[in-house]
Amino acid sequence: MARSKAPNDQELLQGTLDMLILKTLVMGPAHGHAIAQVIEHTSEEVLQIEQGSLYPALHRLEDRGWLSSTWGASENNRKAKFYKLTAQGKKQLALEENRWRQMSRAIGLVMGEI
Amino acid sequence: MARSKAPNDQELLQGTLDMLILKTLVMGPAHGHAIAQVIEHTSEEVLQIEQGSLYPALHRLEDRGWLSSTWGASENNRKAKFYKLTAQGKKQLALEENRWRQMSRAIGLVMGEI
DNA sequence: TTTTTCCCATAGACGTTCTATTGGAGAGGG
DNA sequence: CCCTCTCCAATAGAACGTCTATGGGAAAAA
Repeated sequence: MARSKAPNDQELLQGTLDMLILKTLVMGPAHGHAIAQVIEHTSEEVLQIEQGSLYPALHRLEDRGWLSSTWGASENNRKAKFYKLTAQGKKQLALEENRWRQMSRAIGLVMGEI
Repeated sequence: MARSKAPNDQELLQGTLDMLILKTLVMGPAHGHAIAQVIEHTSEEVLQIEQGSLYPALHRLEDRGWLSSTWGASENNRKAKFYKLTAQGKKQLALEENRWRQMSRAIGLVMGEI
């Protein structure tokens, strides 16, 4: 009998959120809520970024030096923390893009999507 | 200062191993060691399947009813457990293929690989 | 004033992968 | 025959990222 749960359809591919956030910030600084909306929108609502994933990821990226942050006001005049890509963050994004390309191609080979 | 570790370059994209195993078994039954080798080879050695990931995954898939197993002898006359895709496993593979396609396309959209 | 929307944040659970280790048994060299 | 190498399976424990659930403040809208 089939026990336990099959993987959730809505879940992100673990390890890709950091890359998506970094990529979004190439366009310029943004606050967390806006970053999530941009990702959701440009992925045609396929990717859903939960707040419980978003904020830990932002803090993690800042801890690692890929992002810097400053408090400011959002477009709606709300208090918001704006994140900006650092020089190290740009390097990291390049690394993660390469890794993504390599990995998705490798998986494509196995899956016969040549 | 950058603390903690950046993601390991060699790590699999979490959640894709099950799909890769199921896909490999479409060609016919195989034992664990051979499954890993097929995946590594067809991915041009990009994907590396650690034993500590492989066997838990196989047991997980069998628990869920996607695989069935029988003991036999390998090509090298070693004792080996052969895994076979079940009917449910084929359905699950189709689901995971769809999910992979949807997710990788969505990520591609965000990453500007249109 | 009350309610809604925006924005940030954390705790705890969960699942998958990793590193490290154990172990058995056939193959092959000496 | 003995020793080593390779093949094949398995598990424990740690690490990590994501999820669900929850709380809260403050501006806007009703």
